[in-house]
Amino acid sequence: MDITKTLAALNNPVRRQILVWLKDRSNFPPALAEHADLEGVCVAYIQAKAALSQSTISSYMGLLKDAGLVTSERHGQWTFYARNEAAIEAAMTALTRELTKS
Amino acid sequence: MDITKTLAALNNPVRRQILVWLKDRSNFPPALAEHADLEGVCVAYIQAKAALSQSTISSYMGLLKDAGLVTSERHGQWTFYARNEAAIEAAMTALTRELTKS
DNA sequence: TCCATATATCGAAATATACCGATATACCGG
DNA sequence: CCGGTATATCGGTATATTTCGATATATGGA
Repeated sequence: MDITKTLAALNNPVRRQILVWLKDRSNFPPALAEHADLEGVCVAYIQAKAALSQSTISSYMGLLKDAGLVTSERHGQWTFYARNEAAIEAAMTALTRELTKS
Repeated sequence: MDITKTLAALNNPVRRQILVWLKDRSNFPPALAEHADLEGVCVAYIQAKAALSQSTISSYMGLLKDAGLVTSERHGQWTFYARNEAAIEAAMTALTRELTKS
């Protein structure tokens, strides 16, 4: 867990917003029937919600994944991104430990 | 408390290190006798420890102050910077609340 | 195999950040 | 008021980030 990479990934309002949106699947359109049992949200749905270009969102998700804050799973042509809850909590804990006195 | 400003200020390893150093006054040379009762550390001491130019450290401290993470007090020709513990804790709490699910 | 769809990667332009040295400002002691 | 010291601000260069459109890659279906 690289605190530098984590902070760089979080230092952008859209990337933070995406993490927040991903807390609740209902922030996105319903999954296709064949994806009903899968975790995560495909890039196209995230892109539509964020209203940035496809390439931008793809690279944003790459940054978040590189920082460990999300996981990705490919299913067919789709890549599904989901929050990595444990990693997000660990990052917050580490940052708090480093920066607070108590 | 502006989370965007806070993350921008924290998104630099030297600025984070300064916050950590400021946890413990003994990370710096002893204060001058006439400053013994003052809180905080002067820019010159921080600069020496960080080994970056005076202008860089001055502007770094300005960023940290702008984000509310440190306070500054001028005494004579010196500016003393100290951690703003409450603000640092509040920032960590806010970030954790925003980003974690629990 | 060929096409359409979903995503990733590339290359570029605009903007922001990391630093620096030089200079300005503020303050102190004489 | 003057020189010296501490800090702040300015202007610049190098590098990184944001964001795009174009293109490449992967996959699934006719």
